[in-house]
Amino acid sequence: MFRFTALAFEYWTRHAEGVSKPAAPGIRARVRAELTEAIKTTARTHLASEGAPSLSLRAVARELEMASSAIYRYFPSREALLTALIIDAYNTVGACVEEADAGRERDDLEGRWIAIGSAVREWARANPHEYALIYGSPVPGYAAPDDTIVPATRATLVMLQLLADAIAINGAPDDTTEIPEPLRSELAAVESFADGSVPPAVAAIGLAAWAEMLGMISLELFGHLENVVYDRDAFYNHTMRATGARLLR
Amino acid sequence: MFRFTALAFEYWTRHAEGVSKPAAPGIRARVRAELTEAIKTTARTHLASEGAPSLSLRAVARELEMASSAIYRYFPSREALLTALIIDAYNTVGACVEEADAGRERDDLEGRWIAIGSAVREWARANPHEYALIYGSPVPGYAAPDDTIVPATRATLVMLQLLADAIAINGAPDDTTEIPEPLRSELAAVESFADGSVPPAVAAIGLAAWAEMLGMISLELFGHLENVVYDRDAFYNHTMRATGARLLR
DNA sequence: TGTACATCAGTGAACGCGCGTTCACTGATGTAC
DNA sequence: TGTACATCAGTGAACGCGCGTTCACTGATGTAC
Repeated sequence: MFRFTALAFEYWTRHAEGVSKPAAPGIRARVRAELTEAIKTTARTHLASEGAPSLSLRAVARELEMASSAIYRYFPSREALLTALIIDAYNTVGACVEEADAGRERDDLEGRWIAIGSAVREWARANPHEYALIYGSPVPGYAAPDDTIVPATRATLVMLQLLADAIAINGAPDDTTEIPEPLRSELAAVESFADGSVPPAVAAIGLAAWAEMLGMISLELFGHLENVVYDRDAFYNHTMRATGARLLR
Repeated sequence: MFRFTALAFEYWTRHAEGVSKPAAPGIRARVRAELTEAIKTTARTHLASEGAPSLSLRAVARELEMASSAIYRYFPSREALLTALIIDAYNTVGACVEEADAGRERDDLEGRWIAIGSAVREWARANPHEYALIYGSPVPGYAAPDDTIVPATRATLVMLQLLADAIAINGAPDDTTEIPEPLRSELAAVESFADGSVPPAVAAIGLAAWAEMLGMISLELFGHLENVVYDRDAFYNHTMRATGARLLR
């Protein structure tokens, strides 16, 4: 609301005060970009209090003190807004993970793994509804378009690179567990995304570790550790350490 | 719809045909029980096509060809119906797991583990929205009441017993990994639910394995294996086997 | 056994609400000549 | 530099919808005497 009125104010005054010439080619474009951002921010707040399925364009418009129809100048439909939020969420968690990973020495493999895991969990705890949006049950009636594919892989790629680095340092594992054929070549294809070598056996346990991590976060966030584990930090960190040791040898 | 009319028909005819006396003390009660069940069944169908957040009492009533207000004779609110569905879901998956586990020899530890895992996944794939209802993101605005706690533990208890049996057969693991204190005693408390011994270190990896299992199922069901793993059976079974071996020694 | 009364299941209308989306419009901003 | 025109952001009314829940009611079923 404030954001919108502030923007409008700036917009009007800049033009009322006689800055009538070029006015920086694109003040309109800039205001547009900022208002688009404001809509997403407001939507994110509503997401946080109501959850995705009950996110409403009208509510967002109301909070921004604009007509509900005005939203349509920025997003062609509710679904498009949701898609934008999903892409943002993937990008945010992806950026967190990249940053956490970058903060450790390249050869501190376990440190990187723990950093990655903590980054995901911290972000998830701070933004539970955004986490639910991307890793929880899909919003009914919503089908994610292709634009979400690339952002979705961002965090995963960091981990894949970690696996490749681990192999570069420690060598490939010798216990090449038996992996049935179709799966074997699928996982071999994954390798091309990393800078290095990630044999199928490692990709398999890597993906399983990723599942374990998201599984623990989901258990925690969705209330399944209630009355079971109270010291969630300890449980998560303990498991991540154990898995990391196994994963990176 | 058919169910409701069939029940009403039976009800009316039984009384119109002169079975006017005691009429089996409780035909009314029985019809009530069956209609309650019919409402839940219909609601479950809607769940399967729309998802929990958009489950509507009116739609259920419509399908059953009764006034929407009539539902309130059976469930005091939408939330109560949702709770009933959640409890049923926990019980169904719990029963599946119990049955799968019971189908193996007691000392076939890995066989039991695989059976349990397959049971959960099969059920989840057959009833994705019910799975999402209990293991996915919580329905916004819905707070699960205490009645759901016991059914929720049913499946988990089977696994806990498996861990206890594994220790009875193979002995406790010697690598008692370091577990920080508050967590250690919390996990020790879990032991009392099993018939046997489950030291904290084992409880911890058991819970992590459970998280991994649900994590993999969620990844699959919620679309995160799209374009990554096509042979999901193989991936799931491979991982479950590896985890089982580690878990049960 | 018959009767009066309480209970119960189900109805249908209504309340009050919020939603996504469309549409014709206004007035200000940008642009081509 | 000034002017005519196209573009764009935003408005407000409206459409058509579905929802959860309440309420006074009817008529059938069960029960106590």
